[in-house]
Amino acid sequence: MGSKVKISFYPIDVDFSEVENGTALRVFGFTPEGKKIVLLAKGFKPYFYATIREGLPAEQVAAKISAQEFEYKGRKLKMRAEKISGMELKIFTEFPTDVPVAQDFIKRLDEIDKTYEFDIKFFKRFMLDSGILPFALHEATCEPAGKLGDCEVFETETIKTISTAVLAPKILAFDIETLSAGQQPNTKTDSIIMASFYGENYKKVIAWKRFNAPDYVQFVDGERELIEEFIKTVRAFSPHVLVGYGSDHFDFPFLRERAAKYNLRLNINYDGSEVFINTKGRHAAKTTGLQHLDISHFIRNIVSIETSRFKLDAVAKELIGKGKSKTVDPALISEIWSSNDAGQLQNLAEYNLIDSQLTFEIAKKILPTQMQLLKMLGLNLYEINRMTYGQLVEWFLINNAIKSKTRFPPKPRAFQVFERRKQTYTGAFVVEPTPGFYKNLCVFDFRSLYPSIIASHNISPETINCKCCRGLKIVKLETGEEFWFCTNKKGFFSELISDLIERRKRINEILITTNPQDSAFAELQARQHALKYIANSMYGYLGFAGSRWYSIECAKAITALGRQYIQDVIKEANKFGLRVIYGDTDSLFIDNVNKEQAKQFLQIINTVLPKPMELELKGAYSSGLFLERKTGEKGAKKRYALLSESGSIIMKGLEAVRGDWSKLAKKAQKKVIELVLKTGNVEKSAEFIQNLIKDVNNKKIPLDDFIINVKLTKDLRDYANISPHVAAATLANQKGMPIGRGSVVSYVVTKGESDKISDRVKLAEDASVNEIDSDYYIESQILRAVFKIFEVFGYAVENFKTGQMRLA
DNA sequence: GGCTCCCGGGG
DNA sequence: GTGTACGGGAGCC
Repeated sequence: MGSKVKISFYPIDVDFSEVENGTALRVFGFTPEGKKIVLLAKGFKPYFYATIREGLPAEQVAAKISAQEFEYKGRKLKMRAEKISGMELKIFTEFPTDVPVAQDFIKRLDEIDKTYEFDIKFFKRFMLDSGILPFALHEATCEPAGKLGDCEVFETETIKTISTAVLAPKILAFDIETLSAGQQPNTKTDSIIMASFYGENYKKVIAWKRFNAPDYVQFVDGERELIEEFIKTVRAFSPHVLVGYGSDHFDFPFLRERAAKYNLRLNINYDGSEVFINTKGRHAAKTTGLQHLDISHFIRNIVSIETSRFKLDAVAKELIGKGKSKTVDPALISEIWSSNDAGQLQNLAEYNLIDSQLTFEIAKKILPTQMQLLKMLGLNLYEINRMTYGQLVEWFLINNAIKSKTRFPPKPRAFQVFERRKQTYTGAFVVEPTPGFYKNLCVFDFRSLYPSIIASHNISPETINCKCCRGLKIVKLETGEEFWFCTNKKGFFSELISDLIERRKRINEILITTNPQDSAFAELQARQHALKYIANSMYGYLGFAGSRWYSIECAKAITALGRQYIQDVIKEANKFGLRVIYGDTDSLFIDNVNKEQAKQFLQIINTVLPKPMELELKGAYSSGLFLERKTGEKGAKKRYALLSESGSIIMKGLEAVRGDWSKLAKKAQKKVIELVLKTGNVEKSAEFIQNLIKDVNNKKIPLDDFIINVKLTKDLRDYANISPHVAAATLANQKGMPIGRGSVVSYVVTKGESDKISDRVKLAEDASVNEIDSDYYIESQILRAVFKIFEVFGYAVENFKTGQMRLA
């Protein structure tokens, strides 16, 4: 028996994992002195809840369950049931994996009514129950139990939270550069040539080719040494948070594959183990003892930004006001590397470093918000960073259910989700835009429309159509359905959302009088963002098929009230002499208006609106292009492009052209939108397209612009259909090129007899401009990328093909 | 019209 | 793993 010691520490990472003699909950962290430690938490048992049928004796049912034993996978599975209340049992199992099995057994018993809380991962259950808050000060009485990787190991029974103030984590951002022989880097054939790091007062680039370079560049002998140095750098810097941009699906998978080539272990984890890369579904790289955050997830899922693309350059420009290095074209990295040109190599090193720096600065900007979410939701930053809006609310609700000692409902089963998806309901009120070009636009929107509706009408799954308030304050739908909400009792959703709104309002009031340079400012800002994100997600969660708290009735009532409010505002706008050209849910686009008029209108409208509701000016734009909305019975998509006063273009729903299109199509779409917005003159765009078509017909376009790159996601023989890229890959194989799963095929479409494109593909390297099927590129690439825009102005694209530009 | 397959981010 | 991403568009069948 070792001696007990008391330890103060800051947790960083909690997981449930294999240890020497079985499995354990592990709490990784560091002491105030900066020592890395891991606590093995004992004495926390897996459990779930069950309610028994009315009138049955709880003790006897509990005793019966505790006496049960059944065979499962060659092992006797045991349970222990405890009476919690007259109706409720808490059922413990030996192992976490026993819970779903035991639950399945228990719910079938005659004595049991319902089961609860059986579908939450063990370490999450532990975190929420124990209240462990990463980056806050904790204390534990424990026994030393050796070493694990970089950490001292301790065994403990209980962990106590001393303070809920969270430390600012120590951040290290990283980025790698690779060669790319083909169109895209391939882990099998291309090596990693550089890696960069950026932290507080820290910058470093590792490269394995020597050139005259600034001090921050460290040279190594080769790729293997680069990877070794990469691992050493991370472990020596000892970040709490390791951030990358797109690192879940690019940097880490690439590092791992290349490390494997040299039989190296990618052991940057603080327990000495390798980075775990989940390859099922979307990739995710999980590190142990430190948090690896691919911040592109949080930007994409949670942070609302105006660029519809999530490339680092665009995101950085918007969030921190600067973009990537312009001195290097990523497509030319391989050339630069082989050129031995010191100037170019220096540029490359700087380019690599700047990517890390941008990632670091974006992380600095969003981490405070993530830390606030962490305080509200528990869990690890790893989970917080990758959450969608739905998960944000879900964990917020689960936390609050636990706090208020009510049981949270299970996730719906697949068939329930399927059934729910079949049900549709009337969504928001939409003023369909007349497609066209508009000038001097102002965008107005309701501040938190749905949250304030939920709060002010007490909307919640348990308050809707309650028995006690039938007939009071009815919301009536066009279908005749009627909804009302309890006036006697506050609902679970509405009470929580009222609190979120109230807290956010108070913070915003303080923010107004706080100096932005003040250290408190950033934290308050982060807090109000966290509150906003959660409040804004609550409505969607009620109508989301995968929701634990699904209530289509609530969702119906909320949208009905929303329609009422926006229609009222539109009426007021018309009275004021303003024309709404487009409106959706909570926002209105008005053209031919200056900011002065806009402000006057706001003042009038906000005195008329009922209390929590408020209309705001969201933005002003010099021009806008509205397209026909894509129609479909579900979720008509908005499509428009705006030109901001600063000259940047904002696009919504226009990104039809993606990576698997030719450059030709991408260029065409970009140019047309730009020309229309900046000149307002569609003739110019039409001329541009006609010239482009002429150039295609006259073979004046380089072959490069015709190439289509598509990745093979499986082995060739596994394809059911011979799609163009599969046909192209087959051609490559016939030539003896090793193209298989994971490689990118580059092909062009050539002229030929067959109707099928797949019969007419040719490998890009074997094709010439003369063979190009101009018709395919004109119709299926250029015109398909731009016809929506021309339709708006009454041009029929058929006319373009014959070279005559005419109105339809 | 249904099914299959790819995209995103990264170099 | 106290389990399974997602929605949209193009081309094949």
